[in-house]
Amino acid sequence: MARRARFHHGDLAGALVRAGVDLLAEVGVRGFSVAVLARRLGVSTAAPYRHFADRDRLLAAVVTAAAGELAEQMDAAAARAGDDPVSRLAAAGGAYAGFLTGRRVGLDLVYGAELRALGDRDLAAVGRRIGDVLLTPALELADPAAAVSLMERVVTTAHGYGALDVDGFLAGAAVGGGTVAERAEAAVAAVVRGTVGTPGPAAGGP
Amino acid sequence: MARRARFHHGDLAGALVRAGVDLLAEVGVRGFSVAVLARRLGVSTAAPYRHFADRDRLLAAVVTAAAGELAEQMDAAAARAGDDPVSRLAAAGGAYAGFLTGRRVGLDLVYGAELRALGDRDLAAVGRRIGDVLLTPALELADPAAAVSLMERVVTTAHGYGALDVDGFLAGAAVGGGTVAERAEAAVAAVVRGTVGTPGPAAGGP
DNA sequence: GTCTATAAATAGATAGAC
DNA sequence: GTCTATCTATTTATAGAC
Repeated sequence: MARRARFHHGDLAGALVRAGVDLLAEVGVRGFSVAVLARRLGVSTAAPYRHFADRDRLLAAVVTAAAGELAEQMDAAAARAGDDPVSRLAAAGGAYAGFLTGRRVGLDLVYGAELRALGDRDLAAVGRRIGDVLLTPALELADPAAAVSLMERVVTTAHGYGALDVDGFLAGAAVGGGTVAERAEAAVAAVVRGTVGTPGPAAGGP
Repeated sequence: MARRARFHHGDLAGALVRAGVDLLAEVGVRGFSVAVLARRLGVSTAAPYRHFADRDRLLAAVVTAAAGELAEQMDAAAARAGDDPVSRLAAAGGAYAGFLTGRRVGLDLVYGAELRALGDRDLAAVGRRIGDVLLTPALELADPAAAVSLMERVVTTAHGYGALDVDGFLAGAAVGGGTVAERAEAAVAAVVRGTVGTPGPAAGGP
């Protein structure tokens, strides 16, 4: 023991992905670097290239892993929200915003130009999984064509909350009280109501 | 004439800002580089440092200029939308999303950590200007506390459309038909309606 | 599987000449 | 005001030793 951790336990690939998810959460894509990651794990900067062809392949694996967690969290949030499709969409949107805030991974990375060119199947699959979490409740509220448009509104609203929070815009302002994820959830509920024509809690007829 | 454009007309600072806005629109903050900018203008990579202390000061000037255009376009769009505050908010949001798509400058950059540390007054001022465009119509729809929350929903929704479009997510999908800016405008109208309780065009009524 | 060493780019920034 | 030259720091990626 005390082997110095210099040559790795045989799963450097896995360790790179796990540490990569953390690094990405801390510094964002902009600061994501193979060299930094290697240093953190105490291996040489050359070692990662035994497991990933280049920086983008490694990044794709990291994003795929993180986006998988995102899909799970959205799914879990939707499930907790019960049967009402509006609540399910709102909960999933809140989870999306919260995840983006904390982990800095969202559909921007999953579908972004940087990784799309790779044609990674797993990455594409996880992107679809995220969409499916929203599609199911959306289809309970609208016909297929309108459901896609509704999904778009849900995801853009949630993404806007998460993205602007990452960049510090929503930071100090506890605007309506509540966390960013909670405010995002409420905003998604509002956009869904405004889309399908359901009166909101603040108004609507007797 | 044919002076080679080697030593500049006396307004390298201005030229750097103008060309910087274009560069930023093309490559985003990630690719924004003083060296590239200098090369584009045909000056040495050292020349910009006679006018700006460092990369971030130059970037701040570029973002300030672009955000000024953004505020103008939002203001103009709101003015064209007439008197209805919902329409004004929606138009301003659509303009925001369109600008973000085309120029890659939004509140993420204006309030982002990268530039906030500089404490640039002009940048802060233009940020407030953008907020004011939305605050005025929001105050016609809600009391001050709720108006701030409404603004937050408007800007996050618009930002989400612009940001995901920049990253290619909304690219091919002419979901409901119409441009991203038009879809953002409709989504903002929906979130406003869902927030203030006005029934949407698809429902409500007798 | 990992390391050392190194190549090749690129960027930010400074010193001093003109 | 701008240029040439240079320094420093970083990164991605490869070659070959162990």
